[in-house]
Amino acid sequence: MARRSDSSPQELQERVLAQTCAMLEELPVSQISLREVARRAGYSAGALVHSFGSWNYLLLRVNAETLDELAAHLNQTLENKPEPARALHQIAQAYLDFALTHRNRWRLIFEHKLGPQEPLPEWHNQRIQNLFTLLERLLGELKPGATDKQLQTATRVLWGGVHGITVLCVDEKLFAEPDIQGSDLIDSLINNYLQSWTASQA
Amino acid sequence: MARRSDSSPQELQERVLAQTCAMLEELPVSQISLREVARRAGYSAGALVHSFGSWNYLLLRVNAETLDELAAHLNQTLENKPEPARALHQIAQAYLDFALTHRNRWRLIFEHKLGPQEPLPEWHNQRIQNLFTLLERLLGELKPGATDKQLQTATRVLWGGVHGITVLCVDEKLFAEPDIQGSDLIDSLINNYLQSWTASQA
DNA sequence: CGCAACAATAAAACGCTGTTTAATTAAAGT
DNA sequence: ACTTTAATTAAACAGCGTTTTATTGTTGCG
Repeated sequence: MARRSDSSPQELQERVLAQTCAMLEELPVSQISLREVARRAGYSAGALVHSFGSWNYLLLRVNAETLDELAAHLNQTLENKPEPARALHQIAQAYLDFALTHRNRWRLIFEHKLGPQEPLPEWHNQRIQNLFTLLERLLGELKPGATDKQLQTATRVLWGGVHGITVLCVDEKLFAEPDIQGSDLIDSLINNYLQSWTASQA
Repeated sequence: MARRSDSSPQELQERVLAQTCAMLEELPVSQISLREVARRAGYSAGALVHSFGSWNYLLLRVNAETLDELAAHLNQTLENKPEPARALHQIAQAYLDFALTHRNRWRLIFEHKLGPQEPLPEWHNQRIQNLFTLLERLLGELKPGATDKQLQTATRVLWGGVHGITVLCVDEKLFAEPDIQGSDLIDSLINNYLQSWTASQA
């Protein structure tokens, strides 16, 4: 068969990506296969490979969409221009919130690894860089005298810390009594870390 | 064929687990298959399934071994009885060190998920609990007046934070200039967090 | 308009996977 | 010694991602 009259190539991509995302709202990626996505989207398996390059690259496109949604979700918290410390809290909480709402898609961002022959496209790393830059700017406002190295360090400590706590929440590995919630942990991290960091010399 | 004269059932398990761990020192799980492990260990694929239950459970046993090694590695840092704050630093650095030395096995601990029909054995969660308890004890010594809830919170903030930074290091997602190392981030996290936490009231 | 070139898609083949089943045989129990 | 049990293999199975082959709709050109 050849090009179908009811679908253009980019319609295929849109439908397939939407179908994959929809399935990821209910199932982890380990329980989803290219063939199953193809069946539900109404295409053959080979068509998806032809269009995306491979199942791996298809998943990478899903990750790109998720990262864009995540960035939008985080930026939304900055709309009413909160002061820097408050902004950091809100961004972190939004990060946790997004991860808990879209667990499987969020996990996919970090679990997904390309083969050695498949280079990571530049636009992917760029998306992650952008998140860092946002945080670095906020921390800079919070402590104008800080050196570049101090800013980079603090940014990565906070981002790493928030990320780690979020991982534990998503995987339900907190092993704490139920009145201890991820949001409390994030608040504690940011409050205490910033308290000491902004006070230290320089 | 029946039981082989050159191998008892537990010899099979030992050889297979050792072979799997050995391969994980060089390759990520995604590039290792039950059949390949079986080939290299000199058994049939079915024999491994019969002995371990499934490929998933085999990997779970690998994780158990890794967790034991990790616990031993961490406890080793406490042998000369350092003061609590120093102990926390050393444990965290040992955690990072272990993860970087055995990347694929360490990743497997957190990436591995059992199917819905395969319950997590109790001994597995117990192993993780033990790590928490260790940290909680140290924090308790550091701030004797702290409530249980405060201790649980701080423990999980620190563990989550160290874990998150370690993840970024292992996956090379730090996006920082090369003179910023994971160990520096961990020091910064613990120093600043503890500084403020121990000083806060109660 | 007709026809060649192209590109999108399907269908089938391939080699791999983890698991299941059947058959075989060594060890253990009596 | 004979039965039973259990470990192991080999083969069969269904599913996977990918590759190849074949078909056919679309596009562009004379």
